[in-house]
Amino acid sequence: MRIRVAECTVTYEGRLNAYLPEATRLVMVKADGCVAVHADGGAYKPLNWMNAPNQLTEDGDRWIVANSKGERLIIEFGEIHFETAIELGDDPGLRKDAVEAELQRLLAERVEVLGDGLELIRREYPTPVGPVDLLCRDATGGTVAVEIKRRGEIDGVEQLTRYLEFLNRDSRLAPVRGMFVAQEVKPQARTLAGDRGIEWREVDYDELKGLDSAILKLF
Amino acid sequence: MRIRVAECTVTYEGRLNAYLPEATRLVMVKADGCVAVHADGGAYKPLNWMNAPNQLTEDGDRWIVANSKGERLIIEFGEIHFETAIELGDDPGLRKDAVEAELQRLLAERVEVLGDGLELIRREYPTPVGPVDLLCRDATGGTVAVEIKRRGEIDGVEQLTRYLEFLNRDSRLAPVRGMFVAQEVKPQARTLAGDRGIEWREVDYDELKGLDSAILKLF
DNA sequence: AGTTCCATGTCGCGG
DNA sequence: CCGCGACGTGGAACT
Repeated sequence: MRIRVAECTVTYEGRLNAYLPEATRLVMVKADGCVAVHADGGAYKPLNWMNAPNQLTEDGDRWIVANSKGERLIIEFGEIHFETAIELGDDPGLRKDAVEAELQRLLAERVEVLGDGLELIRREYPTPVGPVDLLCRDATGGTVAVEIKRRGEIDGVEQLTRYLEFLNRDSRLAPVRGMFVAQEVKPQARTLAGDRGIEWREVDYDELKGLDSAILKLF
Repeated sequence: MRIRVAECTVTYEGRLNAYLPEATRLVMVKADGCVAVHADGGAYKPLNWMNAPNQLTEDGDRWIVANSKGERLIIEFGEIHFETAIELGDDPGLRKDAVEAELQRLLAERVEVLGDGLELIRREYPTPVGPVDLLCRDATGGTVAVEIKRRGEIDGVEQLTRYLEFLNRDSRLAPVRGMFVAQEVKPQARTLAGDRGIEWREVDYDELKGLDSAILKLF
């Protein structure tokens, strides 16, 4: 990564035309070639930028960043206050535990919304191919494996199928039926689940959250 | 603006939960308090961030950035490779040219539509508080500062007023009168302009464009 | 590659 | 403060 703090004007010609009058700004060039011009405020979004892939041409105190779509970013530098270049290396990347984990928590506390008389055995019940989100017992004493997704797609059904295969080898649990739960279950996933004898169900996140906070207020 | 390049892990708890394993990253703190954690790739978007307004608490090698909505960003630093802080000052801001710049270009080529005998001195005439869209000379030798907006609102009049204040200190130009030009000048802006002795005028973009292409066809 | 949908979207306007 | 729409939306997943 290369960083330069300098007086500059910037012209962008592309999807629109834009111009930045002379001022002190930070120009960041990342290893992938993308260029961003930052002011000292205004959230994380740069004033102007050019995403990778692009071609950066340095012509004295003028940089021209162009891409194949004909967009151009032209930076004209005045006084340079500071400059450095540092190798950061690869980033392991962001791990998001978004709504899915929260959904799981909410449902674990209220498994009865998934079916009358359902009781939680445990969350993240381990199998050789990964943990099942929720393992429950139903009113008839049968076992229910619940897979929870934010958006229910085909691979989620496949995942649950693999869990069921292993869980059903355990004589203390078998027969285990599956339940596929998501905010939205896509048509293909519905079909596949039906075909595999797996029940699917859509849940409303906000409604569950409301239930949750209503309970919190009561006690 | 403060910049730190360092080993760090980052945790975000808010609209979702997210975690960044240890790696070398750039942490940028802008004058308005917003914090952004950048990797050396992935376009201009940071891996993690917290917008202003927020509260940054430094506790040794741990920074906690919290806002009033209960979102938290926790950065734990390891080795610090580099750090600096630089004052960038205010930014005049981006001038977008979807319509406004096109209007400016069209009017610059036909300033006489703004007044008989008007002649362009130059576009983007610089002042200490930003560039004036058009600086012109009128039939009597007086100077006219033109501010062009797509939609003429009160802040545009304020802007032009600031320009006039500085331009009138220049004895080679003074007295400079102002002209506020837009496709539509809002009532409040009309009133304020009148009060400040600033002439306002509405122009028809399509008509100007028609004039422009008509001229192009003639020659 | 084109298309559709999500996002800690961000940002600006209008009420 | 909140809803609504535009964005150089960017980015991922799917056809």
